[in-house]
Amino acid sequence: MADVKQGKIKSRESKLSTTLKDQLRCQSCGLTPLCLPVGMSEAETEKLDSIVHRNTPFHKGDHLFRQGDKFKGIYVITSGSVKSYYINKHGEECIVGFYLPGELIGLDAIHNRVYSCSVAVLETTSACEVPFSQLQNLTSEIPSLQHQLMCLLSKEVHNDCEMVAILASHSAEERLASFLLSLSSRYKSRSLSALEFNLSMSRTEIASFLGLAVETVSRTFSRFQEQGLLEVNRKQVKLLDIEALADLGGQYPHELNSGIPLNG
Amino acid sequence: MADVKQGKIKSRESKLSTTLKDQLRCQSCGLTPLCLPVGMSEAETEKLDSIVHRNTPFHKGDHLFRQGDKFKGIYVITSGSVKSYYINKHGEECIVGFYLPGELIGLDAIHNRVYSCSVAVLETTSACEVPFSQLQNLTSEIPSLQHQLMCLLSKEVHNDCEMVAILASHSAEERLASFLLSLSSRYKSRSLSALEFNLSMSRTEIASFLGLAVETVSRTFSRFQEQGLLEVNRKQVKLLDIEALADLGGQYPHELNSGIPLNG
DNA sequence: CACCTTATTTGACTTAGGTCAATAAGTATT
DNA sequence: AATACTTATTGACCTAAGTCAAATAAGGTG
Repeated sequence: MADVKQGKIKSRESKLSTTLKDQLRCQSCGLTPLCLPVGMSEAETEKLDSIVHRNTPFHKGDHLFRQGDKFKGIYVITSGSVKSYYINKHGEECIVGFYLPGELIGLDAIHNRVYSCSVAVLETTSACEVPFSQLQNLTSEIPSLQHQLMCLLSKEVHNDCEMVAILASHSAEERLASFLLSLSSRYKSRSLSALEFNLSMSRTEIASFLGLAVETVSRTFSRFQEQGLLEVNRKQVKLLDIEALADLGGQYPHELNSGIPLNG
Repeated sequence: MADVKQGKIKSRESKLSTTLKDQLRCQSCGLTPLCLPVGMSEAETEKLDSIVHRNTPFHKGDHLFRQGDKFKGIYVITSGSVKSYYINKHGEECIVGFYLPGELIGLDAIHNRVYSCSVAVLETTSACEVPFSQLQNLTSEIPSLQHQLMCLLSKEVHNDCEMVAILASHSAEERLASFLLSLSSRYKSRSLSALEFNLSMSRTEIASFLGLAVETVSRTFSRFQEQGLLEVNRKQVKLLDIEALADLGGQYPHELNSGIPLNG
């Protein structure tokens, strides 16, 4: 629904109506508690807001950037979702991550100033672009911005470790269960339903991410449904037995962190 | 040999001889180009040095910290190596990473102030402990410290993405080849031999990390040896055909970064 | 609406890698 | 040095998941 509304924005940033533009400022953004402005004053948030670029929404298949591109800045998804992937030497697409609203993209490119993956949008998606050099200038002025950026980097490291743990824990059921639970908890922390959501990625994309064959993903979905763990119809998923799914997948011990405010 | 020398240090920090103590300062540490002081002046490095704790060397099986412990600070290995792991609900040890000299540990704990994994040393190991609150104070004073910390966090994100890619690329050969190449390039950037090194971890630990069975790791080593790709005898490894190993394992496109100075 | 294309599901068969078991090679202990 | 203990290797067998192929379901298009 948000997409429909945003679909009307066909023109560039400068042509946006002032009311819409107001909705798109950091100060009034619903994602603020997950994003960079955590802990910042009104005035500081305004400063941050002033360096952010908000482009026309991207459409399915559009790219935020491509692997090898010079690093310009980080992106924050505000609506929609994207995949991060690279092409291996066999020409296959390997998906390294999916990003939802409030999540930062491009953090891995800070240290060598080159994006190491391509990022393509999975559905109509809006994103804020934060030019890194300007962001860095601001961090020296605004200590809580520096702190929050570090926290978000740390959280990303944490998530990636979690993913390593999931992928190393062999079975297809464990992987898919963990994947669904991860999505669920991420939706939840965005005040969306933790139990019922739409997958924006295809089975093939899930398979690539989890290191499985498409058919295995499909079969595992079916098996979960037979077992009454969930209902699935194409992209629509309804989790029926979170407990059982957690028993399958939740191996990594960091339920520790979920729910704890980032700025502790 | 380094271990033997350090083995003599039986007393606490305060009792170290002044010459030894000098060798252990950031200003004279050989790992500086990989570590936090990158880009810092002599005076700034001295400030950093003054907050660093250097404990008696740890011995095999000792822990730097355990999962669930309150986050105190980050550690930098100066010699030896460690594993980071957690215990899953079946009571099995799941290894999430290995760390070599110059690598930072505990970065994933910044955001929620709790270590999410345990870290145990694999051989006699020295590490610097950098208390985080003090480090944070210093970052506001020293811009290049802030920058380098961010770069190291970013690099960690990058490495973890790489690991996700490796684990998702199914085959045992690909995984082991990638693992060996990763070690090789890390040794290389520490001015150690990229072709001949000792594994400080057991086959079981490699298996856990790569999401394989021990037997598979062992068999894959044997197969690589039969194919003339390497020579292996227990912990000793000599890579004979890096090219061929890279063909097997090197799927992720970030040879981009290796060799590029961190502060670019 | 009929047609085409693409995504998903399901079945049949194959295989990489897991499991179990035995052996061998180191390590540590007395 | 003899013992027990641990770690690594190798073989035999089995199973989870991959591959190939076909059927079904959605979506998109003229």
